[in-house]
Amino acid sequence: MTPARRSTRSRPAKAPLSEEAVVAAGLRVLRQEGLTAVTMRRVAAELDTGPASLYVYVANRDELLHQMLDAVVATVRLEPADPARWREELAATVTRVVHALTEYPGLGRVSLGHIPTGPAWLELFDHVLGLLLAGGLSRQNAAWACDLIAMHIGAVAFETGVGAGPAETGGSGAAQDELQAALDRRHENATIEDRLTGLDPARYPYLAGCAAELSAGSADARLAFGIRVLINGFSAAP
Amino acid sequence: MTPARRSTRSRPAKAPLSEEAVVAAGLRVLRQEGLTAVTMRRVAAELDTGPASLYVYVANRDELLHQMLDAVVATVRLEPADPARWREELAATVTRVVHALTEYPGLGRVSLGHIPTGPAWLELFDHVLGLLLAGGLSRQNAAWACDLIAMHIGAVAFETGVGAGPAETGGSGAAQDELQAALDRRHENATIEDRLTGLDPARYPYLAGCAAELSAGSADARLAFGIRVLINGFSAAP
DNA sequence: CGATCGCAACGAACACTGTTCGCCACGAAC
DNA sequence: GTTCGTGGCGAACAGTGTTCGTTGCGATCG
Repeated sequence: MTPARRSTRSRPAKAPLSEEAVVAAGLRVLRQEGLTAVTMRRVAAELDTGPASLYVYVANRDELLHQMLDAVVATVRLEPADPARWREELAATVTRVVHALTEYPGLGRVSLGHIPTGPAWLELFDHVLGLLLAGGLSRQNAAWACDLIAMHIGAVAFETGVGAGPAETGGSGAAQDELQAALDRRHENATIEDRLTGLDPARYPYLAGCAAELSAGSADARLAFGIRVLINGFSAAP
Repeated sequence: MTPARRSTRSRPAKAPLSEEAVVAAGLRVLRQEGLTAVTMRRVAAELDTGPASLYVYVANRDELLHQMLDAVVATVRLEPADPARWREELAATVTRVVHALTEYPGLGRVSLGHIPTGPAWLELFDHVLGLLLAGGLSRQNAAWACDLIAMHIGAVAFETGVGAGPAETGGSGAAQDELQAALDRRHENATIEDRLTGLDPARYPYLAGCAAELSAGSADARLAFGIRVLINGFSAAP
């Protein structure tokens, strides 16, 4: 390579790194080359640097993907809720989110991994929850329905993402790291409840009001709810 | 390590390798150590051999995972359909599948990747389709509902799998391989239609009858259908 | 004005991964 | 008893995420 002399000239106006720059570079790579191409090395190369430099702004690849996910969801416009038209608005919102996600093939999978807790997602959930409550659902049903919608969005985005872009399957990490990751995940799950109960009621009024309901119910109860919704929905189809 | 002498004695009755043995070993590893631990090396070690030996029976890791998935689904018992009780039977079937999948944390993600086409899944879809048709749904609605159920099963299994077992996120493969994989995937998608149209009507009566409907409709139409089902289902909740 | 300090950036390395190539040795056939 | 085919596998390749220790730049202090 050329010597490091005149480095200022060889890299004319290299923008200083930042979390936003890293996330933006990640989204650029994702859109053009698919999720498997979003490696730390590839994103770093996009920023004309080495992989180690990214770790100053992003804890790991997982966090980078979640930041990217939240950035995309943040682009979805949430119109003020009109209680009378809650069905139409809910359908439109979900459609918009799915469309936004499918523009970045593979992001759906990231959202499926664990319930997202970024600010954009919280805002989205709050909006959806408001619409569901406006529709007359009980708080418990609205909370579970919100969960169901989140899952559905992720699943649809995942599936269409596979068709539209490169495929995904790989795994990473060692067995020991994995155990640590599982522990961290549990810890994170624990803080999800805390984060829900500690929400600012001014910013997320509905979410804060349904914090208890959102984390209520066993896995089986939630599963049964989902199945009931689907079957009832089938019967009500035109 | 000890020399290779007396290898017959040090490996008393080493069962000959076979596809079933590989799949079984994979499931053993998956149940005990999670999806990220299901590496070719780990599965090979479980069989007391090297990773290269697996490729005689399995094309690659992806195919191994799908064989494992189908093997698990094959354990789900499908009771003969009673048209009058189609709702209960449908709910029970879906519940059983989800429970079977959640015993192997991470398999849900495999099923989400692309619509599974193993024999056990086909049998399951056929059964579900029969129940939906018995419920009076049109062929088109039944087909899409079947798709929706498949997605829901995968998504639920994925989400609960994350909580129950080790976490998942990694990616693998190079950019060039990826493009090739995407092409292969498209080809595979193409053959899915062919496979559906070429189904044995005696073995999969309902599936064969709805082959056209199963692959009909744009992505947006399917998305709208899913949203409509969910919203109608919410309203019909108790 | 010159020296010093802090910290972002990074080159190199580690421990993994999936997958392939080519050799080796064992069992069967002649 | 010799030869042949084939299944099994050791070693290697090209990647991956992540970390460690150094480097070099910019701002602050004497």
